[in-house]
Amino acid sequence: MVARYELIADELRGEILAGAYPMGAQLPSESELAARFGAARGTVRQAVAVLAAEGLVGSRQGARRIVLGNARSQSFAELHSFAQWARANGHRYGGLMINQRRRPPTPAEAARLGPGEVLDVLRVRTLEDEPVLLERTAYAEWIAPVVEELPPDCESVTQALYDSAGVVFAYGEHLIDAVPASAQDARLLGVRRGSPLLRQRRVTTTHEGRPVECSDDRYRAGSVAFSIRNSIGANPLVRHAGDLHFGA
Amino acid sequence: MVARYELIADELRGEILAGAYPMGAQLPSESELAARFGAARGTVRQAVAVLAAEGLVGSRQGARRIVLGNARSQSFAELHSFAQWARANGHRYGGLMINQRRRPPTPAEAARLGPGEVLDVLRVRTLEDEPVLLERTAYAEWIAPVVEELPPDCESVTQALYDSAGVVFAYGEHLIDAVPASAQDARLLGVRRGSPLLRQRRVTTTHEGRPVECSDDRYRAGSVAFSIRNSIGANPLVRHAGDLHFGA
DNA sequence: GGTGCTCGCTTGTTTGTACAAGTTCCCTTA
DNA sequence: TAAGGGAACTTGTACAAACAAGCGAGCACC
Repeated sequence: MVARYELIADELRGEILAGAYPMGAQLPSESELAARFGAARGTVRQAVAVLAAEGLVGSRQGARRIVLGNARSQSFAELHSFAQWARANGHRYGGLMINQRRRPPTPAEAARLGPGEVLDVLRVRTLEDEPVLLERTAYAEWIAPVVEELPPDCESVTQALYDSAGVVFAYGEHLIDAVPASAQDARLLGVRRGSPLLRQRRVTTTHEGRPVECSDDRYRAGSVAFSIRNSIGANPLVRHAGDLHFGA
Repeated sequence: MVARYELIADELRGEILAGAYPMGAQLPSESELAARFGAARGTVRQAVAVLAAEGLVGSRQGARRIVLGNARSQSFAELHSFAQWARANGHRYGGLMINQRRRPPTPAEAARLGPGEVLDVLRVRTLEDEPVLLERTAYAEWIAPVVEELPPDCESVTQALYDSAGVVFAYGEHLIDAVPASAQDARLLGVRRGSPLLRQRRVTTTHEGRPVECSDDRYRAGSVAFSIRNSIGANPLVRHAGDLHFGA
């Protein structure tokens, strides 16, 4: 069952992306939209709130909503899963497990995943047949047996975990910064040691709040960028000073 | 006039941050909260939606809301203004204008700011007396006269533009990636050439959608990290392949 | 003992109404 | 001509009511 406001949001989004409303143009008023879709104003409000959250439109009390952009932003899954992102964007992609072993957690990992042993997995991901991403992931003990059963060239771990164990990634926290390539990074990504890498450290939990994984992903410079749209009303991206947040 | 749902959100946020609800705990139901605050369920819903957007709580249909974290996230202004961010976080900070000149816009800038000349400003920002950030900002022609009047050691450009011209930054788009330091970057930030920098390219507009500036900010590695919390319901951060999005 | 089902609780969606607050534009007035 | 004052319009907030959909616990049954 798809909600009505989602359908309305989809239709409006489609029109915006198709260019029916050029950038800076005004959207019809809520009343007009309500009449057009035969829905209550509250429902239309929810629909445009979706578009505002996506950064497509802006709103101010008293004035009509304006169109801010015409590029679509991706889904949650595409931020957590390299494979789902690459597929949705029409890229050729692959992956290979390099190394996998159980070990005791670091203090930082224990704080996030719990006290048990972690499963440490090192994977290389390719985009257009070029290695672009190095994933160093620590899986919580409860999910480790499932991960160990995956084939080394598993294309989408997220998908595989859902298929075989019903695990859904629902919440995540991400820290993004830049680091120089270590010797191992350099060898596996085919860059010089010390060259810039875009690092994304993340912790992922299920919808019950149970921690699943804790990962350190490093992208080759120039291969990938993160994008965010925000407005004065709400913004989720935050700066942190130094390394004080994630521990060693 | 502060909205009721904001007050309720503030109170609940305060309790969460104070540790009244430990991580993973359940929040009271909407009905209970409605009774407690003497408000309608819809109003309470708006309040908890605020907390959910901040990543503090998660919700699933059928189950009570759970507490996901207990750290506050910052405001929009703190993402756009280095000074406001640094001040809010209790850092010692400063800034110095290195260079400022008018020039014709690049094609990418013309597409974002309009066809007029741009004011190109190069600034160095310091944190705890160390240079950590290099800002290369192109201001749109309509705001250039105001920017030119600012003192070279202006601490907060955002604040100054608001005070002297009433300009409010309301919407922004940001692209984050990693680049090697150029010769100029290296000299001004005191790092080796080619060492990793965290780059944030952004376009900012007023609440009417009028573009104000277009900037290329480079942070020294290790000095600053960006953080984001997201959930399966909504996430604003997106990956982009290569440099295809911002132009040269 | 374990499996499956039902029932109550909780969140999600939708409609309707009313008023508050801010914007835009026109029209009056000095 | 320029400043000021509305009036109409539009978004924001709040309340009330009803039903849909998902979750979890407890119960009955095998």
